[in-house]
Amino acid sequence: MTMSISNLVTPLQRKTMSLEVHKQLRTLLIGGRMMPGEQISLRSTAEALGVSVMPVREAVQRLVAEQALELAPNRTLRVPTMSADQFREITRIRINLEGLAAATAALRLTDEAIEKIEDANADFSREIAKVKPDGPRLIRFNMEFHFGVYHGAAMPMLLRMIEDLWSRIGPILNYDLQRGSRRLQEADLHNRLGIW
Amino acid sequence: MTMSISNLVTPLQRKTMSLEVHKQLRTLLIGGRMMPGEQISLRSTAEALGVSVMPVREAVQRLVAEQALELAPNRTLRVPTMSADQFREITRIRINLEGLAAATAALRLTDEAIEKIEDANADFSREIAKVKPDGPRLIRFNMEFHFGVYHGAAMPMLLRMIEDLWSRIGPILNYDLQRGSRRLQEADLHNRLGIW
DNA sequence: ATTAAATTTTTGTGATCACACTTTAAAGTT
DNA sequence: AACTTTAAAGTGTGATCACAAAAATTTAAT
Repeated sequence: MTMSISNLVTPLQRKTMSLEVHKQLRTLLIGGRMMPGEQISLRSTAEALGVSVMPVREAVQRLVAEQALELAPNRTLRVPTMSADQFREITRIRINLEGLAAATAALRLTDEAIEKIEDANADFSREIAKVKPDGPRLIRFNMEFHFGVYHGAAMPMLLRMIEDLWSRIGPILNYDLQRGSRRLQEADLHNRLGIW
Repeated sequence: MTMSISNLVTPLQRKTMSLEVHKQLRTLLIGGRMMPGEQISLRSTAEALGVSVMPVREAVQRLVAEQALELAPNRTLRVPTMSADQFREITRIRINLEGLAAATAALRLTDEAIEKIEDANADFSREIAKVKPDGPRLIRFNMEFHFGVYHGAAMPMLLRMIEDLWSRIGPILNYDLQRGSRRLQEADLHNRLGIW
């Protein structure tokens, strides 16, 4: 195995306000804190974040590229809505990509990583057993579980693509949950991971 | 089948300079007209396109989100280079996604679409049979062939993801080709499509 | 002729202004 | 009271300026 300096250091990350804004908005979306169809205003969010509109513009532009936000022809910026067909298409893509990630992770997961995943699953099960489970917490534990697995695949580009997909279905899942869906509750599928 | 107004009209597209700039840069990248590692300057490209830096900034921001361009910590903007590992990872992802697209297309392709694909393949074969095949033309015909298939899957989001992947390997393939690679020439695999 | 220091140029980033367009609120009209 | 018209406020988009940091160039020194 070749050992060079590039194996010993981790490259620095660029640090700008745009990136910070992007991260915050993305967290809101992927955590389902924004409703599908909800409108966003550049100036409002800029003011809320205490910056000028410029960083927000760039962050939004990225989110639009990731299809986590939508820029309508009337120049209104909003969280995308999704038809049933579109949701099905995303689901098919997710099955493929997340399947690939899981299969790869199965070959590469370390013991520590497995432990973290089991912890997340335990948190999840405990929360879901409550008489009145907390929606946001459920979503978070579910995320930790899934991405614990996907992270173990050691395929950073794939991970990024899966994250993008989740930021697009995040608002939908949240909307669902607020309407009283039991989608997540039926998922004790998590426990069946690794029984083979 | 439900028939509503939404089946009869196609939604308008927003038309801005940013989008136009993005399209042009993307075409350059996906067509392999920019070298990996090549540096881009906002002001230069803005001047070359006859616009201010603003539209270029937004377009670039989108391309960075698509990972078709890269913004280094030293604030330099360049076409990403790629390690062998990264190329392998992209290839695995491509096999999954393009496989999904092809499989779906196989169920949905119309006769006209099939004809177009065969035409592209014929063009490709003809070009490759020449003593001195034209690189850019080969790349174009290869693209028409592949995306003819993927388009037939009628999965617009998947198509978009595959396009993004291609815009990322475009520069690599071009670099390869200019160094005299015969990668594309060994691919008469195209003819084996649909023999089952 | 080489290296070091100083200067100029060029870079992306953030802020601000102007503009066309849309949406909302108000005023006017029948 | 219901509708139309007008005015106001808010929207994303594009251009321009200011700034710090990096890169390239020039100058100075050994």
